[in-house]
Amino acid sequence: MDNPTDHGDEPRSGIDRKVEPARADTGTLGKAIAVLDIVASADEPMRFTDILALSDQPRGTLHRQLSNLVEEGLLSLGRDHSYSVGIRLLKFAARAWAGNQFRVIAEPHLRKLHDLTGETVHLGVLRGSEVIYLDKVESRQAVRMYSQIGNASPVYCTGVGKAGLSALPDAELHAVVASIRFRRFTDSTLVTPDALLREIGEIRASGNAYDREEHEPGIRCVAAPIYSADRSFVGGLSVTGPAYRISTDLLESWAVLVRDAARGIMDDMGARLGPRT
Amino acid sequence: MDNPTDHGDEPRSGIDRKVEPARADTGTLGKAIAVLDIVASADEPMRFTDILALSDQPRGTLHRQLSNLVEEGLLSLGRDHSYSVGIRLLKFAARAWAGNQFRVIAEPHLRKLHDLTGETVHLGVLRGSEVIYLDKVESRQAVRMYSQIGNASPVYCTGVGKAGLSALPDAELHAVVASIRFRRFTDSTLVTPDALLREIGEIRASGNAYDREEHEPGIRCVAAPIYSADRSFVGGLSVTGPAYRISTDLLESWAVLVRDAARGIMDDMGARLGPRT
DNA sequence: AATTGAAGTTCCAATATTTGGAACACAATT
DNA sequence: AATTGTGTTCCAAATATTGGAACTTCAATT
Repeated sequence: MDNPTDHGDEPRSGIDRKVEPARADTGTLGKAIAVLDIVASADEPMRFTDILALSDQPRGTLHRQLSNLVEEGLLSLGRDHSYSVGIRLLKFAARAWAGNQFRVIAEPHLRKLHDLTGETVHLGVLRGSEVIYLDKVESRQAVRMYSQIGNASPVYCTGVGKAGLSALPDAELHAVVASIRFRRFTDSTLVTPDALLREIGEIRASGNAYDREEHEPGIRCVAAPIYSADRSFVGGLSVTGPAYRISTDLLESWAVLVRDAARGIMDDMGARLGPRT
Repeated sequence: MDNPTDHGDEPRSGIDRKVEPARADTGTLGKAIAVLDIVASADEPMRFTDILALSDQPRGTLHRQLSNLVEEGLLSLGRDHSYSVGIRLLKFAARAWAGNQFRVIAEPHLRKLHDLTGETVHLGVLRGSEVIYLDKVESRQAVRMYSQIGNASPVYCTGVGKAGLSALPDAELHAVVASIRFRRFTDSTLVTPDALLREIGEIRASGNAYDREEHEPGIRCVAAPIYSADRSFVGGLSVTGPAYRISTDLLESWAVLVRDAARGIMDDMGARLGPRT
C-alpha cells in the first residue's frame, strides 16, 4: 500500500539516489506524471520542499510542473501551500471505471460468485508489480467501497496478484518478479523470488491461487486468473474471507467455482471483444 | 471550461487564430491532458482518427501524445486500436478520494443528515461550471456507488451546484454563469443567465437551494452551500428524493437540517484546517 | 489473389518549450 | 533588526516538441 508505481530500476550504478526513468521515454508528460505520483503516493498533503526532496528536479522546474498540474486540476494547492491530488482525477476515474469493458463484463459473474459463496468477491488487474482492484461485491456495504476500488496491492501476496502472475508468459513473469521489492506483511508472506516462482508453478498446474494470510493476518482467499488470448490483458478474481469462518477445506471447495467464474468471464470477453464487428 | 487567467500579450493581432479555449498556459502537459479529456469525455472507446478529428493537432503530434499517455498508463490501447481511459487513473483517484480532507470531515455530517431524513445525501464541489460529486450516503447501496461519485453534473440545474454558485463572489459568479452553455433537461430547467442569477439571489437570502425536478423529472432536492472563509473552496450538500414521496412542504422542512449540516462541516473545517499547526 | 484506399505509424529538420542556476520575495523565528 | 526556511520569478542555454511527408498495415473490394 505504499510502493509507488515505479518499477524498473538501474541494475548497477552502486548509488541508488534517484528512482525514476528506466521507463520508455515519455518526455515532459512523464516527468509531470512522476510528480503527480509522488504526491499521490504520500499519505498526507505535501509541501513544496517535501516534493523537491523526492523528485530530483531543480526548484524552478519543479515549481513550474506543480503550477501546471494545479492549473490543470490534477493537483490542488491548499492555502497553506500543501499539494494534494485534485478532484479532476475523480472525474477521469469515474469514466475509466464506468467504461471499463472488462469490469462491465465481469460484474454479473462476480455477483453470482458472491451469491454462491456468501463472501466478498474481488476483481483486479495486474499493473507492473501491483494489482489494482477494479470491483468488489460484498454483503455488508456498510464499509465504504471506495476504500478498495482503485487501491493497489502487491502482486506477490494477494490471490488476485498471484493468479495474474501465473497467466503471464515466462519472460514477462520473470521481469515482473525481478522488479518486486519483497516485504514481509505476515509470517506467511512469500519473500523470495524462488518461493514465489515455485508457487506460480503450482498455480499454473491447479488453476487456482491462494492467499493463506500472506497479506493480512486472519484473511484468506482463493483466486483464479483471467486473461485475454494474447495476454495483453491479465487479471484475476477472488473470494475472500476471515480465517475463523473459512476453513482451508471450505476455501478449497470454492476453487472450482472461482475457476468457473473466471472461465465465464473469459468466454464473454471472447464473445464481445473477440469478433468485433 | 475554466476562466482564463490573463496571459496578456499580443494586444491586437487582427487575425483570429483558431486555437483554444484560452486557458492559462500549461504547455505540453496541458495539450496531453486535453487529449486525455477527449477520450474520457467519449462514451465509448475512440479510434485514432476519431480523436484526430476532435483535437486540432497534426497526426504525428497526436500520435506521440497518445503513445506517451498509453505508456504512462493514463490511457489504454486495445488490440483493435481503440483508446480508453487507463486504470492508473483509478489509483490516483482512490488517493484523491481517501485523502480529501473535505470529504473526510463531511462524512459524519452526511450520515447524520441521512439518519434524520432517510433520504439520499450528496456532497459535491464546484469545478468550473460543473459539480463533481465527492460522496453519497443512501439507504440501499444496491445501486453501485461509483455510478455517482466522481461524476460531473451541470451547476445550473442541481441543488449542490446552485448552492455552490450562491457562495461565489459576484465577479466569479458572473464569470461562471457567462461560461455556461444551458441545456434544457426538463420543463423546469432554468435556461437563461437571468433566471439563474435571480434564483441565486433568493438562495443567498434564504441559505438554501432547491432542485425542483430541474435535472431529472421526478427528482427533487434541497441543498446548502459549504465554503471556506476565503472562497478558495466552494461546494455544497443536498438531500435528494423522488417527488412522489417528498412533498414540497417536507422538502422545505428539511432546509434547516441541511443548513445545520453545512454549518457543522464548515465549523469542523475551520477547526481542523484553520489553525493548522 | 490482387488492388485499392483508409487507418495507423515513423522520420527528422525547424521551432517552441523546458530547463536550471541564481536572484528575489515573503513569513516566521531568534 | 537580522536570520533562516520556504516559496516564487527570471532568462539564456539546452532540449523536447512539432508537423509535413513518406512509409506500413490491414481490410474491403474488384
